[in-house]
Amino acid sequence: MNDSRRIKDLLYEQVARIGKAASSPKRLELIELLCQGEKTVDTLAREAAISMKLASAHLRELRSARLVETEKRGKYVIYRIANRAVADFWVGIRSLAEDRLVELRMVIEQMVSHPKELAPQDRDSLVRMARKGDVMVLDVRPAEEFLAAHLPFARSIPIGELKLRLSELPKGKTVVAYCRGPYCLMARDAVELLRKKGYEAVWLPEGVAEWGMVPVR
Amino acid sequence: MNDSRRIKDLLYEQVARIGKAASSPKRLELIELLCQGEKTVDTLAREAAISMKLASAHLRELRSARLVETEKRGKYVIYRIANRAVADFWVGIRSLAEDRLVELRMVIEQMVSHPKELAPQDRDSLVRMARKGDVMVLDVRPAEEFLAAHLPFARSIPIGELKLRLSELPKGKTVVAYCRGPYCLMARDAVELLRKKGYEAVWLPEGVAEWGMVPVR
DNA sequence: AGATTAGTCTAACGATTATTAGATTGTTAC
DNA sequence: GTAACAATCTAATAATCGTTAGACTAATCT
Repeated sequence: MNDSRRIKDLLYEQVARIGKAASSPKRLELIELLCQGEKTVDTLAREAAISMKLASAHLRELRSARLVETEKRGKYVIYRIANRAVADFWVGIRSLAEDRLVELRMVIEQMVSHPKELAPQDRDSLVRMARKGDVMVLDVRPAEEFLAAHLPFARSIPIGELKLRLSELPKGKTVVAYCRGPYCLMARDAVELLRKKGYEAVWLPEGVAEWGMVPVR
Repeated sequence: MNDSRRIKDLLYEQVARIGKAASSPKRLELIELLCQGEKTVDTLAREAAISMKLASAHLRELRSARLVETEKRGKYVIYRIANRAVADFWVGIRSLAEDRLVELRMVIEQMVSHPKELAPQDRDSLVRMARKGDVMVLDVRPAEEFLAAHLPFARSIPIGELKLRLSELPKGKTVVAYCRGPYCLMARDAVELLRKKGYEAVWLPEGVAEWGMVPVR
């Protein structure tokens, strides 16, 4: 084995550390959750539906690949994404997966039962309409995530409070609901509820990560 | 376990297939090689310095993640990258790794012994100078890779033939040598040789993948 | 036809990884 | 002080992965 070969092997080995971090479904889910804002271990565990021990182990892996950072605050340990590049990577690997894997596209189709309930994907015109008040952009994520970052002109009503706060919504306008991104089903469920109650609602299957508005630092 | 959870798990599981494919150093090296153009299994094995059996096993993994495609031509099986998005993913994960991992930056620094031997990274002005003939862009990869795709105005002299074909190079002009990308050391070695022989040569640590010129189909 | 070459499949080994349980360390609340 | 909580560490298990060897297929060469 010559010298160049040894150096090369070292290089690819380092890049593979990132790939390895991204090779577990739960770790990817944790990255997406952290794209919404910093969170404690047990918040992450609850939202990813795993035990705290397992969450802690996965977060340890993500930290050793330097994709997330931690800070101790009182008795809590707060995890956050290292920087914007990590969020872009998540959006990128997901889009490659959707491009290459038919199986994934099939699961997504199964998810979106009625294509008419989807918001048009043109960001500029959505922002223009929201500014003028022609539509209402509704953020149904937990309040802390809304505070960390949200889409322009969005209003916050967490999905759990939606049923009780229907009066805050305009009957005439279209409500554009969004949450953590295309793999998060809160907004989809919100749209279903709103339509049942007679509102005109569509699902925007994007979030702050897709819009490049991830909160960091 | 509820229904949404099951769907979510399926989604992240699919994306993780891409991450898993990218979690092995040798697989990443194979992807980079395939970014230079289609290749047979034993060419890939030779260039990645592994056995054909191992190459075949890794390629099988890459194919099951739908990142590469195959075609049988006579007694050879030809592998190629599925599309441009795969090359972009490789460039992307590498750049994230360089951003996040100090260890990787340290290996790279060790590689570039003399920073003066590096070409300036402004693509537009490099192309302009090459068009006017102020510099000579030299592709030192194997001839087939040059044929599959190359940087604008580049000339091909494979690294192995360089010593015998020095007369084809201009003494007065700067030679800008490139190869497969920053982790390929052929161009670096070429620059070292040329400088010893009295030529003015610099290393462009980029290739067709970085320039978005990957050959596909 | 027989020999050669390219490549895959299967099985098997050891080395990693995922996950869980149990013990442990800090921190806060009382 | 003690109790409760957040989180990690260690150890142990089962599951998966990387790698190699051996048998096998399919195409080419003579």
